Amino acid sequence: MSYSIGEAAKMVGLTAHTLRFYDKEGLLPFVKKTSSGLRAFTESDIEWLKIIECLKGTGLPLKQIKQYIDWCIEGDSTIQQRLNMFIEQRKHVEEQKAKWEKHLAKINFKIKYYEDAAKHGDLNVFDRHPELLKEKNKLFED
Amino acid sequence: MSYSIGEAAKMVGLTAHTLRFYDKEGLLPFVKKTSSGLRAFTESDIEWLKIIECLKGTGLPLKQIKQYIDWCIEGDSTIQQRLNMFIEQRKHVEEQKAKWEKHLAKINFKIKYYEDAAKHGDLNVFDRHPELLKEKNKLFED
DNA sequence: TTAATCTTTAGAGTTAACTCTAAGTCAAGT
DNA sequence: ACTTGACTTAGAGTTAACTCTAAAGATTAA
Repeated sequence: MSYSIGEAAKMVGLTAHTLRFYDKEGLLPFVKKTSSGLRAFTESDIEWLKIIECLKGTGLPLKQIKQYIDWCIEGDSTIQQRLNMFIEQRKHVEEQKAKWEKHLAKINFKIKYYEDAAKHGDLNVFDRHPELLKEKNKLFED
Repeated sequence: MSYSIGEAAKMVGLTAHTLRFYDKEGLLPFVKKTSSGLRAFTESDIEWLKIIECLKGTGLPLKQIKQYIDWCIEGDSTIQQRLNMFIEQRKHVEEQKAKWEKHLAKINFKIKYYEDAAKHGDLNVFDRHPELLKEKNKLFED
C-alpha cells in the first residue's frame, strides 16, 4: 500500500507543494514513482518525512538535512558523521530550551505587570509595587 | 550617558545594520538623534531592544513586535491588547517547549541508534537490539 | 464516458529578515 | 589640520523556505 503526495502531505502536516519542493531540493531521493509518473509514498517514506520534520522543527536548515540524507544513502562509512550531527543537534536543542526558559520568565513578568495595569487602568505599576522594579532589573540585566 | 549604534548593537548581540533596519521598520521610534543626526541609545532604549529580542527569540514576527510598540506609544487604552499579546505568546512558548521535548526524544533515540552502529561499524542495530524497534515505533507513531 | 479532482513539470513570485553598497558626514586621536 | 574609523541615507541584493501558476496527464465516482 502507498500514498499519493496529497495523502502523504496530510499525514505529516505539510502541503503537496512543499513535498514537491523538498523533492526538488533532493530531500526525498527515496520516494519512488508509479509507471505513470505519480509519486507513491510508502510507510517508510512517511518515516523519513517525520525525521525531516523533526530536524527542521529543531531549526536545522534544509541544506544540512539533505547532507544527512546523502550520508544515509552513502552507507556505513558515514555512521560517525551522522552520529556527530545528531549530537550537535541535541546540544543545539538544549541551548534553545535554556534560551526559551529565560524568555518565558520575561514574558511572565510582563503578564504580571500588565495584569496589574489592566486592573487599575493605568501603567503606574511600579508605584503600587516597588519590589517589581528589582525583579525586572534582575530579569533584564544581561 | 548614551551609546552609539555600534555600541548598542554590541550590547544586545546584533549588528548596526540590523538596528538601522529595525529603525526603518518602525521598531525603534523611541531612539532619539543628536543634533548632528547620529542615533543615541539610552539605557532605556537598550531595555526596549531586549524586549524586542525576547519577543523575536520566541518567534514573534517583526510586524507584530511593531504592533506591540505602537500600542505602547498609544498609551493606557491599549493595556488589554498588550496583556493579551503576552498571554498568547506565553501559550506559544509552552507549545514550542512541548514540541521540542518530543523532537529531543527522537534525537536521543537516533544518538543511541548511531552509537551502537558506530560501535559495530554497521547499521544492523535492530538485529542486535530488537527491543529498540518498539521504542522507535512509539516515538514516531503520530 | 465524462466530469471533477488529483498529480505532473518547469519556472516565476513571495515573504521575512536581514545584509550590503555607495557616497557622503561626523568624531576622536595625533 | 589630518587621518581613521564610525556614522548617515537610500536603495539594491541575498537567503531560506516556501507558494503559486499554467498547461498537460492520471485517477476516481457516477
